[in-house]
Amino acid sequence: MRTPLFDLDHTLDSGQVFRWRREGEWWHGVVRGRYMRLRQDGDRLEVDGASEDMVAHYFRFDDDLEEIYADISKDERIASVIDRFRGLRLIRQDIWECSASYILASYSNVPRIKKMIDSVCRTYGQEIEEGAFSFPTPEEILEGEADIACCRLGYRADWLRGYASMVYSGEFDLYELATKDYRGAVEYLKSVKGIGDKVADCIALFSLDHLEACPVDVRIARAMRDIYGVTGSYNKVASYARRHFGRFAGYAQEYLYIAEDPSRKVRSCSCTPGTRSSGP
DNA sequence: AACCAGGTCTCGA
DNA sequence: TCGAGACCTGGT
Repeated sequence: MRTPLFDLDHTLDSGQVFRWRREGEWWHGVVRGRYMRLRQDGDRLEVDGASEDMVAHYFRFDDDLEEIYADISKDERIASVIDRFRGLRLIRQDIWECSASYILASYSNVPRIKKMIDSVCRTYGQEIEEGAFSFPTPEEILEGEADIACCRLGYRADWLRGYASMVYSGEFDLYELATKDYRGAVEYLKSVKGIGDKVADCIALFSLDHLEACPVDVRIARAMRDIYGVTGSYNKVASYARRHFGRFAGYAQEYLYIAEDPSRKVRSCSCTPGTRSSGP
């Protein structure tokens, strides 16, 4: 299919989704229980295992990226980051998978998050293709309670089971969640053990279409301090970012996040002599 | 080998 | 309402 402005590598490598892996030029993943493969060549996207409509919805091709860039380019710094990662799009994730995944993501790092989620899928999900598992439903997680230890989730295991139980019983209603506005959704989400300000913002942004949500993790906090001189409590920094970047603040956040990736970070003048602190 | 990570919880002021 | 500590585990 032909795509609007889009960069598949930047999008799948930006740390918003955890279940894609690259093999050669193909990306492999499971979305809403379907195994799919993707390959990009210029503005052509080769899709295997899903309809074009589904792909367009998933990658938010309905977002006008140029309009969003124009809107969030409030200063030179963000403009240059956008320029570096042009085509990166937010992804429209499934609400249950996204929320459960970000509960596991707390106080960890992307490689480990991927492993935890992979092992949860292997332990509780269905094998839909050889080696490819679906993300388990709340019921599937509750059924195999005894196996949780082998997923190495640490203290997040109780949060995940508790959340699965709330969703399964109907105490927490994902359909009701989807009808709420940004503030209401965040407030509702925070009633779940394991979901605080940051995870609630991730869920709002990545699965509830609240593009003004601006999750502030360590990287974003660092960027906001270094670039804008903003520090302090979560809500102080996040609300500053929402005011500064406007209604698409979540997009600005994702570009700053990928730019702060330590493995991509351009090293500034480490070759300058005389600054090493070699021992006596 | 320390330090750190897509933070949250609890508790005390 | 806010700040301080504790916290499973594994990556770097």
